[in-house]
Amino acid sequence: MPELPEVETVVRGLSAALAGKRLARLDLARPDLRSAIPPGLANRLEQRRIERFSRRAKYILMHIEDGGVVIAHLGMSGRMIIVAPDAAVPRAKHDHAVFRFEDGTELRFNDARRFGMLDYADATAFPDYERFRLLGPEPLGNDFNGPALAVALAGKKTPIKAALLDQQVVAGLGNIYVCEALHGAGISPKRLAAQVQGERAERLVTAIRDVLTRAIAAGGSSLRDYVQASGELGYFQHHWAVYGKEGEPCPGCDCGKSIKRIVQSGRSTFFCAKRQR
DNA sequence: ACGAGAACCTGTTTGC
DNA sequence: TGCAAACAGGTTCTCG
Repeated sequence: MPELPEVETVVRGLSAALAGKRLARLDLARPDLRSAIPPGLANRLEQRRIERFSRRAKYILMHIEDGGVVIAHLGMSGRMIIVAPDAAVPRAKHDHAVFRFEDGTELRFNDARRFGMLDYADATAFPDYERFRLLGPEPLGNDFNGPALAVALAGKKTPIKAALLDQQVVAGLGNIYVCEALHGAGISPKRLAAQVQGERAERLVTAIRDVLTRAIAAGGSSLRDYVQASGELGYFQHHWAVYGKEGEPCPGCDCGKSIKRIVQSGRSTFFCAKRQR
C-alpha cells in the first residue's frame, strides 16, 4: 500500500480515533516480523497512554506518555485497522499485533507479506533511532528545495527514477509517486540523476510537493484492498497521470497512446517519452 | 564506495 | 479450467 500520502492518511486516522487513549493490552502474535517489539516489552507498554501519532518518511510513530515511541512501517502490504469496542470482528489471518485500549477499541497491525515492521524505542534511545539516522529531508518540509535536491543528486550516476526512490535523497516517495512526480516535472525517468540540477531540480521539487499534497487531500491511493484506518478508500488512484497506464494517452500532451512501461532496477516505471525529457 | 540485483513473503492477476 | 509465471505500494543485503 503505502507511500508518504497513504502513511500520512493512516496517521491522521489513528490520531482522530486513538490519540489520548490508554493501552490495556498488547498482543504480539508474530515475534519474527522484520523488526519486532521484544515480547518482554509488551507488558511495559500496557497501561500507558498514547499521547499522539506522527509520521517520519513512511514510518508511523506512536508516542507513549513516558516518552517511549512505537515505530511501525507498513512495508508493501501492511495495514492498520481500527475495530470499535462493540464491533466483535474476529481476528484475521496476518493480524500480527493487536493493541487493545481501555475502552475496548482495538488497533490491529495486519501485514500479509511481512515486509513491514514494528519496533520500540524508549525515551533515551529514540533521539538516536538508527533507522532514521540516514533519512533524507521530508519532501513537504522546508529543508527540501531545489538547491538541496541538486546537491543530493550531484555526482549520482543512477537514473533519476532510482535516485528518488533512495530514502536518503528524499524520504517518503515510492514507486507510484516517483513516476507521477517525474511526469509532472517533464523529466525522463532515465535521465542521469546528476543531470537534474538548477531549474530542473526546482521543477522536480515543485512537482513532488504538488503530487504529494494532492494525494494527501484525496486520502492517498487505494490499490487492491487498501483502506484508511477509518475504513474509507483513498481515491487518488483516479488521478494518476501515468502509473499503471501503459498504452494510454498522456494527459499532458496530444501524442496518442504514448505512455510506456519500462523496468528500472527491477521495478516498473511508467512515463511519457514525448513529454518527459 | 557505489549501484544493480536478489532476497525477504503472500496474495492476486495474467497468460499459456 | 488449471496451473505456472509474473507482478505488487518497500527495505536491506550481497556482490561486482
